[in-house]
Amino acid sequence: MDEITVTLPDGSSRRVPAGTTPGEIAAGISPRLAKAALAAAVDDRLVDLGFPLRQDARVRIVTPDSPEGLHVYRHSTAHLLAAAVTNLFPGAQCGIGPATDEGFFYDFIVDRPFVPEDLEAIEKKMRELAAQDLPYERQMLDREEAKQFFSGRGEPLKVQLIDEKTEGRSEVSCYTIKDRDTFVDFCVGPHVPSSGRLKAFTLLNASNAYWKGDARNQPMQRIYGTAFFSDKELQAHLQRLEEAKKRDHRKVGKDVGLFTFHPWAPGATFWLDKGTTLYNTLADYMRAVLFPAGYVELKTPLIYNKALWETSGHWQHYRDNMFLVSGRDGEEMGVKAMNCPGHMLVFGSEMRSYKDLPLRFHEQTPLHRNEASGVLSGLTRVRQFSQDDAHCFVTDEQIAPEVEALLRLVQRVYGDFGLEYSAKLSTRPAEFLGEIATWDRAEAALKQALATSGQKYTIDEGDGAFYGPKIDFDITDAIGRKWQCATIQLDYQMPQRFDLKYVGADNAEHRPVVIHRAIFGSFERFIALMIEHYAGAFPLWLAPVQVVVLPIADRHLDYARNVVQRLHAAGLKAELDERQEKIGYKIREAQLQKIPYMLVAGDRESSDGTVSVRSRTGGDQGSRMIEEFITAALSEVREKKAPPAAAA
RNA sequence: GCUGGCGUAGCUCAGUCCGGUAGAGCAGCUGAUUUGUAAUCAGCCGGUCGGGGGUUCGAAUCCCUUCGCCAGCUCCA
Repeated sequence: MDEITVTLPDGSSRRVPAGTTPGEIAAGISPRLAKAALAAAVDDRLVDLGFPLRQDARVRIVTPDSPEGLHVYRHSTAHLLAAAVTNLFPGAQCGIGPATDEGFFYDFIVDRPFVPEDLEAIEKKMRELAAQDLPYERQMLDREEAKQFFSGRGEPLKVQLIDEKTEGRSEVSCYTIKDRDTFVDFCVGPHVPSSGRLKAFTLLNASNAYWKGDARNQPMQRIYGTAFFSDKELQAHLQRLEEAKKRDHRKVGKDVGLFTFHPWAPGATFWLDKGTTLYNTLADYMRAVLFPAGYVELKTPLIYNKALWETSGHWQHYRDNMFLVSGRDGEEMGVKAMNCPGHMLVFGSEMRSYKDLPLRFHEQTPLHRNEASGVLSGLTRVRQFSQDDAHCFVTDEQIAPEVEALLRLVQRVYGDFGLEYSAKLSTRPAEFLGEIATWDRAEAALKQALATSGQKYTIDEGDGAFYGPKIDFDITDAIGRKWQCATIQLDYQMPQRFDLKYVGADNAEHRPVVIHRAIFGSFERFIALMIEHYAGAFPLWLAPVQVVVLPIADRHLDYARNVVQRLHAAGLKAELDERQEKIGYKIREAQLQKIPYMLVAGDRESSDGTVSVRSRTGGDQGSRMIEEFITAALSEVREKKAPPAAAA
């Protein structure tokens, strides 16, 4: 019999008969590895453990520890879901069922939407199928026969998939799970060897989706679930979801009185007093950061004549997302959805010299985007919002240093907020405007800036905007979720559309390049992130109420008022709780409002000019002189100290 | 925008399946209590059951429609 050579990841190699499978190789290495094995990578291609090796190859066994392990495992769980659904709902048609970052889903066409009881029944059936340890058998079927097979089974979507995905091939790969009803799916795999491997999974919810994600296509019912290698991991994940629910900014924002909404202004925030304070703290912080970085702040119009939007191109491409209004004499106007066109007008309003560049316009005025009703959600998707927006007008040569400065700015701001983040460079998309050479120069400049500043990043090929490449930043919050906030986008188109020029050192006219950039992204979304990151328990420098003074009895009111005055005079945001309640009650309320410091004032304190300090996180801190507390609090504000692990 | 779910007092929710004229806790108000580190006691007030239309002797409950919210789809700061 022919022998082949397989090379293992540790560099060792062994001779085995042709036709040997990765599963057998794993068993030959150790029983433990065989038990852990889920699939294999043969010359970097993922295959089943039962895949017969016909030629020399590099073989790596995929286990739960492999990067692809969880993905394969979840994909197999999705198949189990489909097997259970076809078993319980005869006539159900299957769409696609991939693994995702968080779990998996599978789309079906069924007579009626799934209800929670259905999910329970389906999950129960999945457990039965898992308990039976049914093999996942892979077969190569003749392409035409496979199409006929699926067609005969009433699975036209699978036929369509085969048509689209395997054009020109004679055989297609299918997987079978043999229960009483045999479930067959068209799928490249790989899969776990048998359903008994699937231990910890659960279905989460059902909702609607469309075939290929296109609303013009047939509606389908999607079931979401997630799976982990162990029950412990699954429980931890479910706990994270619970935790996320507890921190939901919509709930916390209501509980601590930051903002509200009204049906008559869908997607537009009513910032309450505390929310406004928090908002202003962020807005002022950003001004304080940007001013020394060479930015000037503008306030430009909210409503423009259609001519502006035609010039910028938004009228042609973005009108559906804009609020349109008519002027007194019937002229068509658009409420601004972004600041850039206005900033172009400001740039063009004067003669500009190369000596003026970089010219940096910052603006925080509100923007309106007429978002589809179905996408609105809390503060993260709204119709009215403000950005910490700015446009930097630069020369070609200034791109790299300017971007470098921006990277430092992002680093500094996120550092102040104690946020972890990652950067992503998006390059020229398939459809783009301008010259390839310009794009290449721009991308090179961005890469250079990233390298110089030591910023680690990933590359997303072809994901740039049509007008220029960009760098996006993802923040990871306290419970591991990602939020896209900051962005740095190069734009060659807008200056051209507005025919912007500056006079160069050569006394000739040149076209500036514009860098669109935001660090918070939008105040609304960033505040949502802050709320969920800190679970509403803000660090002192952000807290809308920093200190509450709690008199023990009415006779301490005068003293307490005096304390509050001194706190206010020192610039601290302080309130007085003068209700006739017991101290325990007032403390409980202050804790629930997540106020960082509670100052108790009773007989002892009023007689010796102290306050009894209680911190939200550390409890009773004993008594201190008022000035002493103020000094410590002010320095905590200055240091922007983050509280110890935010508790929900 | 599309699909599904939900909408009852300021908040959290019961009542909806099976139609008989709305209920609890918290909050608020009033009174008593003057209180030492996460809920003092008592009383009271509070709802065109999201809006509109229909079926019915009778609708929170059934039907239609509309608005909003939620989960997704698509889109995005």
